[in-house]
Amino acid sequence: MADTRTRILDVAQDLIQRRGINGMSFQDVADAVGIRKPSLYHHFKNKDTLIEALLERYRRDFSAAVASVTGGKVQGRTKLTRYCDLFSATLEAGDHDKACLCGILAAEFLSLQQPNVDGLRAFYQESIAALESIVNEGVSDGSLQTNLSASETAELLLVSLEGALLVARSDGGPAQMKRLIRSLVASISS
Amino acid sequence: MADTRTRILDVAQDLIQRRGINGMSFQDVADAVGIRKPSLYHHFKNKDTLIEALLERYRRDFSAAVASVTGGKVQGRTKLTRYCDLFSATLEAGDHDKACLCGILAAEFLSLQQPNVDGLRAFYQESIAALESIVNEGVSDGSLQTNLSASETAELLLVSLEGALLVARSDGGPAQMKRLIRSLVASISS
DNA sequence: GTCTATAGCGCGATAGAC
DNA sequence: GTCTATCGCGCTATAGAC
Repeated sequence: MADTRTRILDVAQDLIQRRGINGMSFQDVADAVGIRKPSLYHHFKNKDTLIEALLERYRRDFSAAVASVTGGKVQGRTKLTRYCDLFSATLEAGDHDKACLCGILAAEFLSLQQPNVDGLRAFYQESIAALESIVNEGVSDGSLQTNLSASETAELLLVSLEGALLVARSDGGPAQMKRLIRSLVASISS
Repeated sequence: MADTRTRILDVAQDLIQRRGINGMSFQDVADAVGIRKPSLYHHFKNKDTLIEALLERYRRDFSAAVASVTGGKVQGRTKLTRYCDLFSATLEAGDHDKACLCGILAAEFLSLQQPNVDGLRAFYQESIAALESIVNEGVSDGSLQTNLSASETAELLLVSLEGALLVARSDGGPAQMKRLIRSLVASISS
């Protein structure tokens, strides 16, 4: 069993990805962890610092996942598909009701404290940078093509994935998400 | 001055597009309208029926705006740009902090009652249908091209616009939104 | 590190007068 | 159609014992 702090983060992240920041309460978290509400304050000063820790961990974990997906010696197009599958995996988990943490935070942007605004923007920048590398590789190896710059393409890919996850969760589910990713990759395939 | 019911809807929509459903309270609405909180219940039975009325009106208004944009005898690509500009206009209004109502509702999907789930899905279906017509026109008149079907392209355009609006509101603002739309239109231009 | 108890507030919603 | 008053609840957060 993981330590209490980690379990709190796990539960809080799950709740926010499903219900949002304003839909998640310390009572919900305490219940799911199996401790009393005031005990949470021993691990995190308040709700905003919990989200801060969550965002840091999320960025770290996501970067590691991206690295493992983009590391091998495969075509750029394959890497892009694997990258996109990180997003669809979120929706396929559990009850198919989880979105990207940062997509949720974007929707609740005006509820965010400054450190979390910065963390959210850093996530976008890191994601776009990773996608830009993938696009560049794909164009070089001939598996991808675009009439835009790599950075414009990367930016467009990220917002498309974020939008796709939110819409698919509300409507067509994992099947729609998979279809959207297929379309997205096909739209820049050579 | 519009009637009270209309003013309540105006204020509630503005608040939800900025703060979300769970970030908007009847107290906020009453304050902005200039009446007392219990007076709201004369016009709407509860919060969920207010959102229901809001969603109905939003779909009607959006359809009218789309019709006025797609009505003329111009190229498909021009119509697509004008359609996309409906989304960027949302971000450009006021303090640049408003997102698409339905993008916000998608993020708070698990807080929605069934009638509002249906209304949200209807918005997506109507939007995708409108985009599909535009894409078909553009392909016919030679101003747009895609290696996907018109319906796949339309679906992809919608989620890209929804994602773009949420990300641009959090990060790059109207300038990023405009750039994303330019990229989006360029990516399927002939 | 976790607990009981509680402060203090804002929420959605209702009763009933005018 | 709007008001005053209020109920009951859930929230974030703190005090202080163990």
